[in-house]
Amino acid sequence: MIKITLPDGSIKSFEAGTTPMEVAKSISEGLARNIISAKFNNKIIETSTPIQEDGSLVLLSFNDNEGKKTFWHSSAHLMAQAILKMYPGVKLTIGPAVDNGFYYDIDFMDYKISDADFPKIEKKMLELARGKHEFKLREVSKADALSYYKQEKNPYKVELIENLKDGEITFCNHDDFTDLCRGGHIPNTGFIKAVKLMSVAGAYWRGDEKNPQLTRVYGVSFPKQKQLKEYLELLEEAKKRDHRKLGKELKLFTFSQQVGQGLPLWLPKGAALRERLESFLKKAQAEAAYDQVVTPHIGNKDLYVCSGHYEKYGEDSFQPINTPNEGEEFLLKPMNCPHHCEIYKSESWSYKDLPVRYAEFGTVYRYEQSGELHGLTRVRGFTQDDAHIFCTPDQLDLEFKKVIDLVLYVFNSLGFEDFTAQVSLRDPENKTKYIGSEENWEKAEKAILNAAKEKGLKYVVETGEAAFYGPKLDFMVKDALGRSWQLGTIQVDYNLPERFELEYKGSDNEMHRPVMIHRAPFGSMERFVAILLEHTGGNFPLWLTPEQATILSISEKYENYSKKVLSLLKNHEIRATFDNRSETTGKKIREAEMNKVPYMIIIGEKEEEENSISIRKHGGEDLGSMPVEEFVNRINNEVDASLSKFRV
RNA sequence: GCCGACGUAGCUCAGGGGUAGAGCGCUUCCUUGGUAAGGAAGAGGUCACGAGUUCAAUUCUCGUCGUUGGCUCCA
Repeated sequence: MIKITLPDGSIKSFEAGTTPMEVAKSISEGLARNIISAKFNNKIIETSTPIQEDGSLVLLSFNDNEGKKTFWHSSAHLMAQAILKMYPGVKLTIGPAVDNGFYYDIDFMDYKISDADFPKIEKKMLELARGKHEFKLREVSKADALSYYKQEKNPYKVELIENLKDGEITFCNHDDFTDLCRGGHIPNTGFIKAVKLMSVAGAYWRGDEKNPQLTRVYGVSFPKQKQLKEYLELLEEAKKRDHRKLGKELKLFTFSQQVGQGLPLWLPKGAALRERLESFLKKAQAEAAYDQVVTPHIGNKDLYVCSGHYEKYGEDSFQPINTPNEGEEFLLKPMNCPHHCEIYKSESWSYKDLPVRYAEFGTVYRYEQSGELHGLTRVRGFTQDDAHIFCTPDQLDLEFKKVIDLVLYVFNSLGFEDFTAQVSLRDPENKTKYIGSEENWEKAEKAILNAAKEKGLKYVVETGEAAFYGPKLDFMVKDALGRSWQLGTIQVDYNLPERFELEYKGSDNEMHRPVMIHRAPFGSMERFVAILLEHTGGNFPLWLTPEQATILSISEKYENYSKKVLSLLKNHEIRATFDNRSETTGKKIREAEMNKVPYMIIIGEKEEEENSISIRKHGGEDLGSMPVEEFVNRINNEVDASLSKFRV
C-alpha cells in the first residue's frame, strides 16, 4: 500500500500502481470527469500513470494553470497529427504550451501555409479529437528513438534526442501519431472540444537566426465551445483597448512615414496629457529633493565611448553625425546618464553634499530593429522620466526606499493597483562577470531585498538577471485585461561612476566613489501613456483627461449663456469645450460619449432660466441640474480625492 | 534584421484584368432640437511607390517602403 497526500492535507492509502484517475474516482465521479492531468511530487504526470510510492498528489483540471498547460500541450500533438495528415512529409520540431495556448514549430518543406488554411486544419483536428484517442506515453531506448527519426528523415528530432540521456526518452502515441515527448497529457483527444488556430509566424530552430527558419503555428483550445467564445470575446475587448486604435480615435498621437518609422508625433491633446503627467511627477520629485537638469539631444561620440554604450550598442544605433570638422562625431543621445555624470563632475563633492539627485525628462534615440517597433510601446525616439542619484554606499539603502515610495505614489495616483516587482540579483555561480566590489554588491542586493520587504511589495527574486553593472528592481503592472507590462525600474550602478571616475571626499579626507541609482517610475512617457491607455480603455482619471467637460447646448438660442458657463469653467481651470454645432443633442451626446469626456453639460431653456447647468456623466448617469459653482467643486473634489500630494 | 499577412477617400472598410464604392468625418443648405446618430446636396482617391506580364493592371508577378502577427534584440 502507498500513502497519497492530497492538497487538503488528507492522507489516503491506495494499492501501489494506483493511477491519479483511480484516486479521483475514489473521491467523486464528478471530479474524475473533470481532471485532465495530475501533479505527483511536483512532477506533471498523466491521469493514467501508475503511482508506485508515497507522495503528494494534486489532481488538475482545465481550471488549473498547470492543467491548462497539459491541455494545450496535448492540443499541440493533435494539431501536429492533423497537419501531418494534410501535409505529408513536413518535419515536426517542438510543440509546447504557452501562456495563451500552444504552438508547434514545423518545417513545412515546400508547402506554403497561411491563415486561410486554418479552418480546414481546425476541422481536421476536431474530427480527429472526436475519436477519443488515448495519449499513451512509453519509454524508448535512445537507439530506437534515433533510428525512428532517422527513418522519418527528421533532423530536428534527431538533434533533440542526441542531447537526451538514454533511459529518459519517451514517445507519446495517440491514434496513429507518434511524437517525442516527455509527457504531461490529458487522458484522450476527446477532451478537446474547441480549437482555433491563431496565427502563423516564422521562428528559428532553437531560436538562433543562423539556423533554418521554421513555421510556427499558434493555436488555442478548450474543453468547451463556450470557453473559446469567451476567449475570443476577451481578445475583441483587448483590441478595443489597443492604444494604437485609441490614440488615433482620441487624437493623442500619430505617426508619419515622412517623419520616419518609430518616431511618434504627439497631437495637441496627447501632448497636453503628457505634460500633465510630467508636471505631476516633477512636483513629486521636487518634494523628494530632486534637481531638474537639462541636457542636449546629442553628445560627442567620446562621451558614449567612455560610458561603454558605444561599444555595446554603437553598431545598432543611429549612425554618428559628422561635422565639417574632420574626425569629429556626435551621436543622438541614447542614454541620459553619461550627460548627468558630466554634470556631477562639473563640481567637487563632499560626502555632506550627497545624495545628489538629477532629474530630466530626457529624450533619447535608439535604432530599434524595424520588426520590433510597436505603437508607442516600442519606438525609436522617446522621453525617459529619468533621474540619477549619486550617493555614498551607506546611503543606498535609504535612497532605494525613497525611490520605491515615489514609484508607489505614481502607481497609486494612476490607478495601477495590481502590480508585482522583480528583484534581479547576481548569478552566484559566476560572479566574475560583474563589475564592482563584492562588498558593495552584497550591500546593494541586501538594500533592495530589504526595501522590497519593508515596503510590502509583492516580489519575485530572479538570480542571474542583474545587469553587469548592478542589481535592479523592476515593476510589472497588470492592465485591466490581466496582461503584464514592465513599467518603472530602479537600478543600482557601479559601472558608470567607475568609468567617469566620479568622486566625493569622505569624512576620512580620502576620495571615494559614489554609487549611482538610475530610476524611471514611468519608464518612458511614450510607453507609459500607451499602457495607461490600455489600462483605462481611454477613460483617463479626471485630473489627466484631455477634456474634463463639454458643454452641449440644446439649440443655438443658448449660445450666449453657454459661453458664459464656458468662461466660468475656464476661470476655474477646468478643461472644458463648447460644442455649438447645429446638431441634435442626441448626436452631441453620442460623440462626447465616444470621445470619453467624463462630464457633459447640457444647457437649454430651463438651465438659462434657472442660471444652472445639467450634468450627464460619461456612461449615462444623470446628475440633474446644479449651479456652476457646485459643479466646479465637484470636479475639484474628485481630482483631489484621486490625486494626493506626495510626501517624503 | 528574418518569416507570414496586409496597404483602396481624413477614418473604418467593401470590391476586383476593362481605369472605383459604402458608412463616418468635411463643406453648403434645410431643421432649432432635452440625454448615444434629424434631413438634403456637394467636395474628396495616380487604389503605398517602382518595374514586369498583358491590347488593357488598382486587380496578376517581382522589388521597395510602410503597417501588422511572430522570431531575434531591448542601455
